[in-house]
Amino acid sequence: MRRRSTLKEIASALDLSIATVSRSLAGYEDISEKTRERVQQKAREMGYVPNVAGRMLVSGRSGFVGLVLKVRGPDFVDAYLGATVTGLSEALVAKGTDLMIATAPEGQDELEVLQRLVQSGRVDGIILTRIAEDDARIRFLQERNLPFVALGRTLAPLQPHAWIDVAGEDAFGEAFQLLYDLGHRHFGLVTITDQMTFARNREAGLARAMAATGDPSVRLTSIAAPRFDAEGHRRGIAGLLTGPDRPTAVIGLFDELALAVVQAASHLGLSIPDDLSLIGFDNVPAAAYAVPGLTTFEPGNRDIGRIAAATLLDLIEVRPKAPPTLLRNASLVLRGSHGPAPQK
Amino acid sequence: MRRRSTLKEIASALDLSIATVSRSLAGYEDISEKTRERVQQKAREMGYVPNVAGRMLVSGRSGFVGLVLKVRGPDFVDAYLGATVTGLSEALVAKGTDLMIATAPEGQDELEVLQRLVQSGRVDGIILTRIAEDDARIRFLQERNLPFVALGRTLAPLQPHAWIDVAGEDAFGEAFQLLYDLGHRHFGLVTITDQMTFARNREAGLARAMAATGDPSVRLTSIAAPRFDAEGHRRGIAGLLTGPDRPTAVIGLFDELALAVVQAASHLGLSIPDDLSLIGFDNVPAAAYAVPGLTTFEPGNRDIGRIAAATLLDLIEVRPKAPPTLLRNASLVLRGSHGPAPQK
DNA sequence: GCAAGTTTCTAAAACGTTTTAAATTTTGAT
DNA sequence: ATCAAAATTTAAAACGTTTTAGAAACTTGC
Repeated sequence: MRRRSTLKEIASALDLSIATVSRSLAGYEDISEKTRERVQQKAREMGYVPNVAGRMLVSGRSGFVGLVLKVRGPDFVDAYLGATVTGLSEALVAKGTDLMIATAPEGQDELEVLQRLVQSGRVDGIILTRIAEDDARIRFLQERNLPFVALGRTLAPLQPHAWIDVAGEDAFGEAFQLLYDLGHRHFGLVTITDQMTFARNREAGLARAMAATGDPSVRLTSIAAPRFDAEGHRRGIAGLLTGPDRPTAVIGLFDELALAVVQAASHLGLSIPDDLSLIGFDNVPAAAYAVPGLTTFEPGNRDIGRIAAATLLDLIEVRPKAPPTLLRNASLVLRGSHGPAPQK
Repeated sequence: MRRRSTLKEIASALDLSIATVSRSLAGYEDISEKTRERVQQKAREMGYVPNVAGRMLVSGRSGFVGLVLKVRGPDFVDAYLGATVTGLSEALVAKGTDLMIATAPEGQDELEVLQRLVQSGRVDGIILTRIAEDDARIRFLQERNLPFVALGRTLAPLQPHAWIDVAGEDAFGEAFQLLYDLGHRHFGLVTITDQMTFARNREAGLARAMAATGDPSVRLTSIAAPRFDAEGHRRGIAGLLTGPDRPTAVIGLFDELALAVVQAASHLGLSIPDDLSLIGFDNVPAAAYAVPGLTTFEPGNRDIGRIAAATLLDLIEVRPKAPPTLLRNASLVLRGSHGPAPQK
């Protein structure tokens, strides 16, 4: 095995001091052109790669940005995160920083993994996803004063911090309006019981849009189960779709739930969109595969990832007093799962 | 911000030497019970967390196992990798090692990212996925003598190394037999042109099983396109399924391709399984959602991840001369997408 | 030929840890 | 008490880097 070479080795090979070698490679001005060339040439030749540990020790910087992901079975990275991570990675690597994803297995608390990651000093900043209504991770990071960007908003009053989010409230308002204009009056919502901000925001947007019509014939039936309780959702959806007084239009909090509705409808012999209109959120790949294609919202997570990366690097560099925030709009992707309300 | 405490601070707080503190925390035998207690108590109190950089510098170990993932859009981690990463993460974290996932964005060469990761000394070992027929990454790691486990086999003759794989050849043989016994004689295969070992293995298994029947009426029509050329596959599948002489049973190299067949069949008005039987591989979540459910193989990737983690940790610890290898069987998951061959 | 200024280089300290070899303290036997 | 042995503690070096404060080597201008 070719051992890794060090500054010291380069120095003694060229009969220079370690300091000179270090500064040559760092491109300092007070090194003569000639020496700099010589050093860089030799470094290449010897395959020199700086030792991160040594560098970290003195600079206190790791050159990493961290992301903690909860892993659970095959869904460990869903489409939402996939696109986000892609964007993050692109933007970070372009700037010479690496994205490091630490994983929290099912049993393990995500906060605990985050704490380990941060306290061991392995990362210079953090990207936070899947923000809860009141998020302990944010409190922790603020206490440690480590730069971070939250992808999502909290509802609890916290110190201001950097965040980027998608305006789910507007999207759900738009979804409602689309369906209302198609004649639907009885709506179904499939949502989750978890204390996630995005759920509350989307629900609120839907409620607001409903109220704004002032139309007393508009009704909403919601069913909810915990995020990963697929069986609970299945039962809830089955209940929602059976009986004479069922909604003619259902909105899924996100595509996965909407796709569960597709499946339930198929079991029950309900045709989409003839008997039932359906709209989701996330625009996951499976939404395009579904038959008919699922009408949904594209949140632009890849862009969000890119923006978050740039924001975080800024934060690490300069630490401004007023942390940047950004609210973006999701765009409606029209496919075949929505249509006019069926005649009575 | 609460600054991080160091061994030195604990030492001076207790009026002990740094060495004693270090050894107390490491649980050495030659430290008196009393002192050890005192130190551990104080360390807890001061919220001491060892600095990785310092530790790395002297031990040469990072406490990380690395995985390089190519990211591309929302599919950055597909179901195959999702389950694998879950298993890896579970087993590693249980042993106090962290999994670090470095990302290679679309433009960037995966090998390059791997080299950076390894050469900077940030990882003690590597998990390699998506093995190519002749894999440059393996050559690189062997040259550097860094422990690694390949999830998949190469076809090129390389130095022996640790690997774990699923017997795709057997699975595809089994799929063929199942369909053959249902009366199918004209088979379709949707595969990829990429030089990936798993593709060649599965194809070979299918070919072998076909030949083993000795039945001259058995035929195979293959179509292939590059792995991520969805449009190419779409066209290929459309061609495969139109015309009077189309196969009655199609096997997808993996579920994603099989699901593309589902979609194409629906467009063409072919009923699955009445007109067309279909079998995939991977058992992705969408395979269960599909209507009808997709008959496929469960490769047990989560277990593979767990085993790979344990194997790699062993390798890092002891470096045996004969690297372990393991070939596992995938299990057939029967759903509704296969059935008897249609009558002529 | 020399002081002053400029350019180029370097010694040494620092970052936080582990470990080795040796020093110190305690214990037990006489 | 004393000494040897055992138990406990520690000084110092090492890991590889960056940076600070100077030192050394050149240029100028006279």
